[in-house]
Amino acid sequence: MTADSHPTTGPIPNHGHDHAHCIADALMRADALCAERGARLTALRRQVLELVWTSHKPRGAYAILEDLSQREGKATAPLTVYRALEFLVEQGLVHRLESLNAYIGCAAPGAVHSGQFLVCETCGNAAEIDDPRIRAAIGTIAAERGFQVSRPTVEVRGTCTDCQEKTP
Amino acid sequence: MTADSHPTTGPIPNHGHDHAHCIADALMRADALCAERGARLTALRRQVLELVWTSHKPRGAYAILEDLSQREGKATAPLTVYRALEFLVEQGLVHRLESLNAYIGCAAPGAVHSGQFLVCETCGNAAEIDDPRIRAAIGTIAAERGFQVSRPTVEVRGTCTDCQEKTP
DNA sequence: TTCGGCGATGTTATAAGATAACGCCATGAC
DNA sequence: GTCATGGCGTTATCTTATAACATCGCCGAA
Ligand SMILES: [Zn+2]
Ligand SMILES: [Zn+2]
Ligand SMILES: [Zn+2]
Ligand SMILES: [Zn+2]
Repeated sequence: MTADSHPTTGPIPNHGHDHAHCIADALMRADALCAERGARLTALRRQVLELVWTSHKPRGAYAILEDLSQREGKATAPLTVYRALEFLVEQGLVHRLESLNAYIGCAAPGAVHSGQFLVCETCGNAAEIDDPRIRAAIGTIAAERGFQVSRPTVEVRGTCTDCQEKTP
Repeated sequence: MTADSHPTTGPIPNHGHDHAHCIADALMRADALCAERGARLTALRRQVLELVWTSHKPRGAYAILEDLSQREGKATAPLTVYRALEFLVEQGLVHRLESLNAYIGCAAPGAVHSGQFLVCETCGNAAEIDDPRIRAAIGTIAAERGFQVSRPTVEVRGTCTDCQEKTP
């Protein structure tokens, strides 16, 4: 069993953590999941996934595009990145943050979860959470109103602990 | 209560309701609130608010822009609409739906609420809710993690009752 | 009343995010 | 090998949003 470097129950990762491990771990899990599902994690898609994992800040498609172009040494079209992102989102390896038009690596791919985020407006980091109380509350009110949920979006913007300490 | 009645208490207003009343009511409340606050609900801003209230479907800024241009009989710049929307959002008269890049009139301006929505992916209607359980759950987990909430976003996409009946 | 300040609006240009349409090519089944 | 599928490249275009700067008009102070 892999060490839980980034528990989904933890706070926003601090600057001191071993991020190379995050990346390696994410890629490894992606390989395993896609192999298991018969999904094709091509070199390009894997590359884009790695670039999404550049940090724990949500990244815009065009930021990823720039990095990709630089790595490849040639200009890449936006569509290339968008198609890769679409695949990664479908596979649950990446989430799209609606309120930021940006993408972030999933903290727990493969597991059932609904995609809830705490987004710090100061440092830009986003922590994925999967709070059963929020999930339950949404399920309850939806049921009460006869609303059939397909995709719940919870993006809580605010200030993380670190940034509160720095700017009191 | 008959099986095919259309309850006005449903999650999303049905097609038969008196929408002119919705609009008039929204404008009246906006007038009152802005007067109370000393905020300037100018003719332009009031016009944009009215256009946001065209229906209970979230509307894009450029759709509003088109309507506005048509009403004025002359082309209007996007910024004009965006500035009006910015004002209306600040005043809590309009909400922005992040997952749709669209705007919708607030159902309860003036009252404290966090902006939660049930969005039907079939008919496009959106119902504003303010479920205390969801609010509480978000508050709880934020407190547990030392995260200071400034703007919670909850947008639940799915299928409303009407659309479920039409397409079983 | 007139003046000055400030917020609202107009104008033009551009940034940022996303998709459409078409075709080539690699992969893998048969 | 042949063929079908799906991934990827290319070009163009669309939608959404903001920047920078000029002007207008309301309102209070002199
Ligand atoms: Zn990390
Ligand atoms: Zn932070
Ligand atoms: Zn109505
Ligand atoms: Zn519906």
